[in-house]
Amino acid sequence: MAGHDTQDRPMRRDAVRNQQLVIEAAREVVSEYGTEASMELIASRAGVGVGTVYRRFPNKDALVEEIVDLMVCELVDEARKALTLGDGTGLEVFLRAMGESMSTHRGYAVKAVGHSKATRVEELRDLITELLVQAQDKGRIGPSIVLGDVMAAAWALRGIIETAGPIAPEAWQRHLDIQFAGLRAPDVPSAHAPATREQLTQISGGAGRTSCGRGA
Amino acid sequence: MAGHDTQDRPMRRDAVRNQQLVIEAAREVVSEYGTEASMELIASRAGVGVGTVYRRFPNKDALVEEIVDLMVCELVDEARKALTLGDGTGLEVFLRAMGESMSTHRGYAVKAVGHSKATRVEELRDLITELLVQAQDKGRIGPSIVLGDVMAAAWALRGIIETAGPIAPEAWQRHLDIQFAGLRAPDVPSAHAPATREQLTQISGGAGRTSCGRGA
DNA sequence: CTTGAAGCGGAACGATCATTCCGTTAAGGC
DNA sequence: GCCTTAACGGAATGATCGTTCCGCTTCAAG
Repeated sequence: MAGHDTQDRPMRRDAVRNQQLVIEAAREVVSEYGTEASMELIASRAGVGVGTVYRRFPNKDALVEEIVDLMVCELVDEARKALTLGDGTGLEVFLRAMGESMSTHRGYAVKAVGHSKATRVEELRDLITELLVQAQDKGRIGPSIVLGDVMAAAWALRGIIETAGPIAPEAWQRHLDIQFAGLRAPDVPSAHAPATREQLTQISGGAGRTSCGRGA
Repeated sequence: MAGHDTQDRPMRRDAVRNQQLVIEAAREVVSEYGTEASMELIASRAGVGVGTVYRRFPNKDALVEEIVDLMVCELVDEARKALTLGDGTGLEVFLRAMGESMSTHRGYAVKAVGHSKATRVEELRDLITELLVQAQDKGRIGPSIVLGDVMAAAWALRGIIETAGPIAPEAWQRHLDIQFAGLRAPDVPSAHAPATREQLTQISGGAGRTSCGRGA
């Protein structure tokens, strides 16, 4: 993805730099205005022409998928890091990191959390499952909680962040405090079914491969 | 709004019927496809031409505001009804009703819950406040919970419903079960601030007037 | 330094809407 | 039944935006 195109010949140096500028501009602009921000705006933010954007990305969807993928990769990193805590607080730490990330990338958080076809969501799901198991082992999360509940909490955060956004920037944190009080309870009687694994897969894909580009 | 236009002369019977058809079509179509559904689609669903839509609504925004307003009115009714329960369960009953409504009107729930300029949101806020006070009086909700927390719970529901939608239709109910477990706790330690009244007003307007058209 | 090709900018194209306009239709008061 | 006029349908208009195209520019291999 970085430095080489489809062929063996390395990309020209200016092309590499421009591609980076485009990706950064897209993150900024789409975070702020959502995926409906125009390609023109993204290009001008990057200081290049639209043609340059289309040289690296076949269309807008591909560009958006690229930045969604970056975001999910960062979340995967956070999840891995949280897992090493080992004391059962990892799940909470991760969810807070996810909230921060969704706040920063508000305009397209929906793509990462929801209907994204991005590769790698499955990897993230597995990591979250591990975090959940760890938290339950340490008694920090009730035994009746399942992955679907944690995902629902994440979707909930998006709803709050999208709505309250920068106006009440702590609202999602507080919601999470209260939610965790419920999640900790040894048994929450519920007549309602959480999302199953199959449903989670349906909601946010789980097909592709490739690994997150390591590094900063 | 119904039967009369700006002038004294009553609307023609076919015009009244068509306006109703347009509103119903808009609710259906926008619920399903979101506010980006085209006017053509709404018009054809209603069985009329676009021109007819524009005779009653100056533009698309006005039409959307109309259906948002209908939704909020229904929520106001639900809140009033819940308040008469008097046993402190009203808040929970209301939030479930709100979830159902947002599920039905998924495509524009965001307008009702969030950045809507719809009149009447303030009335709804007042009713929710009453429901909260009542629930706290009866000991069903912890004393440290404020209106901002309830609103955040509503925004959270929207996030879940938009994401999981019809795929995991019970997910939001279960989230609410868990959330209520947290809300019931006598004290949830939180270092984070809930949304204040001012912030709530900023988030979802609160200026206009007029009353909900009574009746079915 | 030369030169071939990758890269670049941005005008042009085509599709998709929201909105307007106008010739035609049909309520409903008399 | 007649006639005025509100109401209707849908083609036309104009704006926006994704995408393509092409003549010019600039890198970098030799």
